Amino acid sequence: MKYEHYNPRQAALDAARGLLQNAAESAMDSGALPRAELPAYIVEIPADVKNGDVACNLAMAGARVFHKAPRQIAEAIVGCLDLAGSPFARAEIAGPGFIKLYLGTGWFTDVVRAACSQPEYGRTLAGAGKKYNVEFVSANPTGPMHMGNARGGALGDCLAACLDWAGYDVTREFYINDAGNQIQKFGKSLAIRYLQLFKGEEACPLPQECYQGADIIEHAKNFAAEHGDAYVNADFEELKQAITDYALPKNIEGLQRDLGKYRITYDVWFHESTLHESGAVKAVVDKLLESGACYKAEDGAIMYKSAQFAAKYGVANKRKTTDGTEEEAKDEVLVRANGIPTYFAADIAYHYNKLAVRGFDKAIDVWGADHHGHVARMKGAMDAVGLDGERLDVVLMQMVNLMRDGKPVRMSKRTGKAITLTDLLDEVPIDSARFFFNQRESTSTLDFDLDLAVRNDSENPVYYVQYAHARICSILKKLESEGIAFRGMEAVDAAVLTDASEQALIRLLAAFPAEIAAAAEKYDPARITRFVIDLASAFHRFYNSCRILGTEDQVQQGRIALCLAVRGVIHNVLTMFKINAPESM
RNA sequence: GCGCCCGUAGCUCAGCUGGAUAGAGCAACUGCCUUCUAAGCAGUGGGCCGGGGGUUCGAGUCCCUUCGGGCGCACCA
Repeated sequence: MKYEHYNPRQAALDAARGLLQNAAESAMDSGALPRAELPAYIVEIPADVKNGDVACNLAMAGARVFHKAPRQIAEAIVGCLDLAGSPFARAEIAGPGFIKLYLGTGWFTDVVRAACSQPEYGRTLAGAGKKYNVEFVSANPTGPMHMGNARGGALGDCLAACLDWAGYDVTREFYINDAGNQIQKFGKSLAIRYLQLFKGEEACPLPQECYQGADIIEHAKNFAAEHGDAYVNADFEELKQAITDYALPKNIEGLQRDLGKYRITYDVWFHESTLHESGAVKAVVDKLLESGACYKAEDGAIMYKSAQFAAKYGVANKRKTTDGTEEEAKDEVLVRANGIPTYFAADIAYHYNKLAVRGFDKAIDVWGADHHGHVARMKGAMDAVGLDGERLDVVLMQMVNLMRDGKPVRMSKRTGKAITLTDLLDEVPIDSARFFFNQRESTSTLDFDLDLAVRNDSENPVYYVQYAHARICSILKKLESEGIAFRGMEAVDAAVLTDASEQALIRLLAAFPAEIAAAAEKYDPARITRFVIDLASAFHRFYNSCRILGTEDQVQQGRIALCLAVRGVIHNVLTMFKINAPESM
């Protein structure tokens, strides 16, 4: 297939770089330029079309090595440019010495032909052969999911989609924290709520540190309905175990169900408990003891010299105390004196499992920004166990502010009024939620406008994009009913698509594969959201200035191809992000 | 005190490894439907890019510093 995995924007940039380099070499061969090593220079697509389709700063960057004025250098290079057989039609020099290259119509024709004929236009092989694991949400199974999980879900799932489209072999994974402290706390909370049903609240008060939520009471009631008072006089640990075994799977199923509703399905649900049961946690701690990264403290706890490994990832291994003196960073506990490993120990074993046991080239974790303090030591720990910490990438995601009437809706876990993922999805359409959470880069806090998310008009960007899709479907139906057929990509010649709106549309279409590749590389699916808004906007503009019905045949064929291409790209983006692409609205 | 993120138009935000006159949406005002979806489009106004230094042909972008906001600095996860 001629256009499979075609990336026209990248192709143009690569071609330009090659041409300019050759031209500079021949300029030096001919003596037009003195012999020198080429400086670092950029080849880019200028924001403004007036500045060329591709622009290069080689002449300016080379002023020093060539000992010449930038414009003279540019003239020498342009004089040696051989554009024959390239996507470019002509070159110009502008401003202080920019070399501008203009694409020929052949390239535009290629773009339209590729985009209208390839069902998966946008897919590239940028990441071919690489196995990536994307772990996201990984909410504690002890309670409902919050807004951070909602954002993390949309972000992680769409990031995984971008990676997939960029050619990576992607595994979506959820890490279930079904062991350790919080499960103990969960069991204790449940057990006390159960006992309260028989003995009254006064007799067994729920400690402050326990989970206070209504869901815990609900589980206790259901457990009591099944088992009656059988456990009232049982050993507390036995009760805890029984009621945990009863409630935990229900909570995990609940997570799966809620995330499923949110259109997220995972390839792997990884249980933390398996790491403890298989001895993987112990093994990794032993490994660290052997290498000397860990040691036994006097009280019997196993300590890890975190700072010396984390330093490489930007954590100071000394800290100033209040009196201004420096002290060494504290070592961290991996196994408590009572023999119970900390979460950190399990987490090291877990990431060791991803990178070493399962052999992922990269483990990408999506975390809330409140966990950022954990990043450097986690990466450092990968070095400490003999892996490369650079193979673990953490996407830190800033907080979400829910906004209503322009004011933040406060969420408070303590008051039990925290807005959960399911609350959100009861209020706003899933299409909106998934779209809105991917409108901002993960590094920015996100204001989620609840009023906007439920609106059924063009101010809501999801509707704006979906409307463009529906509009195109409607146009195509109309054409069909008029007996006008598209004769296939061979009928497309971009030379007749001369309107500014057509040119702009083609440029955007050309950028799509590179945008996905960039989203994958930068772990930033939000740029695809912005891209598809721009594309929808460019289409509406085209629609308003160019008619399809009643135009000359060649132009008409080209415009139909544009419609098909835009419909395809919008469809691909929405489908990637699991948002509906309606055919009529 | 230390660390991470943010600061760009009235509001919400783009601005790619430094590039040419800093962009979009919303809000305000003015236009465009007997013709393919007006849930759309076009136009107008609106900016010491938080402040101050520095690096260079060139800084919203890089470095230093300072101010403001958010989030962390546990034998919690």
